[in-house]
Amino acid sequence: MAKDKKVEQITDMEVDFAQWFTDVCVKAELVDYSGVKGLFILRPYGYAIWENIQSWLDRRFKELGHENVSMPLLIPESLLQKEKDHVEGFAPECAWVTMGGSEELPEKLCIRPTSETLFCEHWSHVLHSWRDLPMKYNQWCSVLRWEKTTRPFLRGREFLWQEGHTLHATAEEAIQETEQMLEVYAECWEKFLAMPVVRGVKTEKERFAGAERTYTVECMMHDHKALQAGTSHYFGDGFARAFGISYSDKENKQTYPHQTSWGASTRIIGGLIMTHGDNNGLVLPPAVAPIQVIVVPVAAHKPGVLEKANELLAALKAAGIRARIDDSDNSLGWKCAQWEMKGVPLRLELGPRDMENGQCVCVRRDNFEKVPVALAELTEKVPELLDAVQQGLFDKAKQNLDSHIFEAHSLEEAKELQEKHGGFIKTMWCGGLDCELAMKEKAGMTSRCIPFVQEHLDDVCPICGKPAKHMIYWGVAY
RNA sequence: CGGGGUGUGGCGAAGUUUGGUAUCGCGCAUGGUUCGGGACCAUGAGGCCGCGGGUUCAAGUCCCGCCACUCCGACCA
Repeated sequence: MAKDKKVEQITDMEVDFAQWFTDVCVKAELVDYSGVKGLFILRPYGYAIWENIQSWLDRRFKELGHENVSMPLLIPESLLQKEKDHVEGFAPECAWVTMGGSEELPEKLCIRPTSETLFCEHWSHVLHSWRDLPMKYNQWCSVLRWEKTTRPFLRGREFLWQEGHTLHATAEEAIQETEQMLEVYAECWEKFLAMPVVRGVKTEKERFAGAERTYTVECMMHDHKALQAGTSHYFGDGFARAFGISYSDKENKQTYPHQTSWGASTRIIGGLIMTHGDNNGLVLPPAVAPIQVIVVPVAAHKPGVLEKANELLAALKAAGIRARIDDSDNSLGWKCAQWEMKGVPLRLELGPRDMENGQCVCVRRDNFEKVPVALAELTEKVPELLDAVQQGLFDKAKQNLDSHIFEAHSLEEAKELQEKHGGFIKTMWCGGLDCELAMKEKAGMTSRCIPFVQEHLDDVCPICGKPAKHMIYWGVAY
């Protein structure tokens, strides 16, 4: 089909992946640029996706006993500086408020890049007894990090996220929390967003500033680059000591609690786009899609068509399906292209011929398969089709992930594999920073994670030849 | 922050070399004909030419500065 490429065209991802991504973001009406670099407008359709992710996670967080709070936007400089590693990690990208009205402030205030310090300060006031533990807080907010280069969803200076912060009596309990929350992300991405993940631990180099251990879920994009899709940190009692957070334990001894934090951001929407999208635009898994079914009446001027289409719409809605009708007077082709671009999982066409046959035609966004559905079975079949699309997208993404994990036994081989195929390159690793730096220097890859699921590939680290401690995944990351 | 590219109605561009009345396509509005994969006709609205200086009788065009977007690096979710 020779398409009119004049206006609503999306660059093919094979031609220019980055441009394809930007095109999808803009043309599917997810974002718009604002007047300030790195600050993006989430349009209704884009925000609706975030709201769906948000409500899935929020419900799960609450099921697990977390409470939502709201912390201030601004952090006094002195507070930010209390934990040394943390401030060193974030100082380079802080933005500061220095004026109040026309007066210069006595102390400059950092616009939060993350809220650990605020939570710590607060906890130092309110934690008194072992009976107060655990404290499991979460907040939904936006944060600001003065990035050099920015892209919609993937790297904004301001971005929406959630940050969970918890305090526990023991290290074991805190570590369990950290692992549990990582699993919540993994479950949400895999089940809800149909994005398969690799779960693992970050190396010391890639660890969050101030953390003792950082867990991560890593996803693979269409272009075989990696996306860190959610992280969960165990802090030990380092922050508690730095901020003077202590409590009386059962023996009335002043004790420092163990702390965690974990976060996921709108960046995951960038991941969603780059995992499922195609050259026709966005492709959304039904679970997260703001519109799951778009009803398109064909030849809507013919008697009865529009009425019947609205009837179907009402039936779908009554069955709990997020459905909408496109009764605009645009041509059929235009409508098809438009809703494909916006990634709606299922298009339901109903025309006079269908009505004669007592059916409609469902078209799957993931594979364009056309499925005739008897009107009498509509509310049974549509959910089945939506499930099939969800599963189809996951399977395709899993296939992309599995077929792009390669094993290497030397730095040279790792480099070649990365250049040739992209993806994750797995090798053994001695645990040394020098080898990590060498991989970055010579092969352009960073360590993605030390996967929970380990394999024994060699006895020694292929980079330095010393005894190997772990199997590790390398990749080029967003 | 270093290097490249780009900024002209909502979108995509021509015009810049050689200064001289703001152009085209799409979209948008109204009316009509259409309608099973990006339809067509007619009429119409819409522009501080990214921003600020400068040169000139005259600047979208030349000069200086700045900003934004974008790509490639370094930094990062």
